[in-house]
Amino acid sequence: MTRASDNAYRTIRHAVLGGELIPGEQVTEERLAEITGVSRTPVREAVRKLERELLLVRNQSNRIFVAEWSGDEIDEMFTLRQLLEGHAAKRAAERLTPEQIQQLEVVNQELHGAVEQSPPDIERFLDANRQFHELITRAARSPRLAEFLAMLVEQPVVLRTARHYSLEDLSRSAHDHDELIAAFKAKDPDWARALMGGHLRRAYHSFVQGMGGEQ
Amino acid sequence: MTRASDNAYRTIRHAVLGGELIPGEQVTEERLAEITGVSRTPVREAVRKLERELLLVRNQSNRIFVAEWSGDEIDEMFTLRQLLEGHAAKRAAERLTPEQIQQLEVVNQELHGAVEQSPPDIERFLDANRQFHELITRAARSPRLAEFLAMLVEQPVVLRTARHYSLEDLSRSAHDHDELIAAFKAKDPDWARALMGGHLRRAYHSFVQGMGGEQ
DNA sequence: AGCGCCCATATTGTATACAATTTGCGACCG
DNA sequence: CGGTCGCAAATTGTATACAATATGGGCGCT
Repeated sequence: MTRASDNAYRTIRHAVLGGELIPGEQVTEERLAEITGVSRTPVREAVRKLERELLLVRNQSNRIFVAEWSGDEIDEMFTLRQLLEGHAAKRAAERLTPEQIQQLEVVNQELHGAVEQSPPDIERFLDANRQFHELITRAARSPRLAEFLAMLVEQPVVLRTARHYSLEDLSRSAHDHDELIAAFKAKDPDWARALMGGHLRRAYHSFVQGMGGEQ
Repeated sequence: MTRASDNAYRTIRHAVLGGELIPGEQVTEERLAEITGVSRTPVREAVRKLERELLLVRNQSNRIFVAEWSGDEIDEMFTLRQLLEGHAAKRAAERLTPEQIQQLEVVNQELHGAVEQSPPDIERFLDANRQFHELITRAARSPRLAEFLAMLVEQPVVLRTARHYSLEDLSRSAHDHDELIAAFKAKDPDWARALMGGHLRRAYHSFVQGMGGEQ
């Protein structure tokens, strides 16, 4: 994707994730063109991409709206992610090189650092966490799987609520990652998959709890 | 999607599946515009959609080509489909209404009919088969899952080679469907998932065999 | 007052012209 | 003869004007 449409994509995405565009709100191509500073043509490309990622949706007559997420949809998203990322962990366990495992350790050091400082640095945590999962996805060497996961992770609900994670949630996450690395070193695909499944499933429950009445 | 870009999408898709556009060949937007009889603007939308379905791909400088499928990619596709459609079957087993089960039986009658006539009617078989799997996907009530599966099934390789299925392959498929219906009637999610997994895995092997040296 | 029809307006879809980028060829130099 | 530099052609990207379509509200009819 090229400069204008790529910028538009990033700007709109940022606006949705940052809450400047609120769920349920209608957004016209023209308004998005104003926000992004490019013409409607690249905006349309960006919108199509964001539709694919389910940040934007269309009504029956093709008008564009910021997506709203129901509890069921969040559940569905976590379930699919568990299924697919568990599969990714399994494949990664069969394919990770020693260098890649070392990269995981480095990233996980960073994640531990973010959790253990006081107060914990959520942004730093999220960044390290993302890198960790991306490394695993890449190591799985399955482009379509990677694409599907890209559509599932870093969705707005996840990002908006990560800030509610408790210190214990963060510590558990860091510990899960330690265990995952152990499974990778042991080259045990089933162990890796089981750990990843549990890791994501717990994340889901922390998430639901953290949300409380919000949204 | 609206008329022009939708027509373009269907026309290009048809050309790729029908072999008029051959794998590896470069296609320019302009040429596609000629073929489809619309301007480049809707062609671009259609191309983006076909990229998403992996029928078209771009090189590093955004030129468009008809996708080629390697053995590894076909394997990957079947594996993901097994994972996701197994999950769909499990969910369907928990949710199918008696009416929906009856619909499955009707469609499967049709499929049996296509297999047992002489010679077997492949088109009729494929159509009934598609309907059968779609009913299950719909019954799973998971829109994202349905979307992912839509990206995986009916890919060109599958369509092009279904014609090579042997009579035995077809009979096995029909029989698998019978068993799936039994699992649904028993409301046994694990059974349904296991059957669907085996069904698709065997389809993969029939497929690899049927291909032989082709492609 | 309620209902439905119709038109003004808002919004998305398409065509076309032009801009930016990439490619491939050919001339020029070592 | 080989390479590399640059320019023309091919291709994709963007802006803009116009076309098609959907929506909502007002007006008249009953």
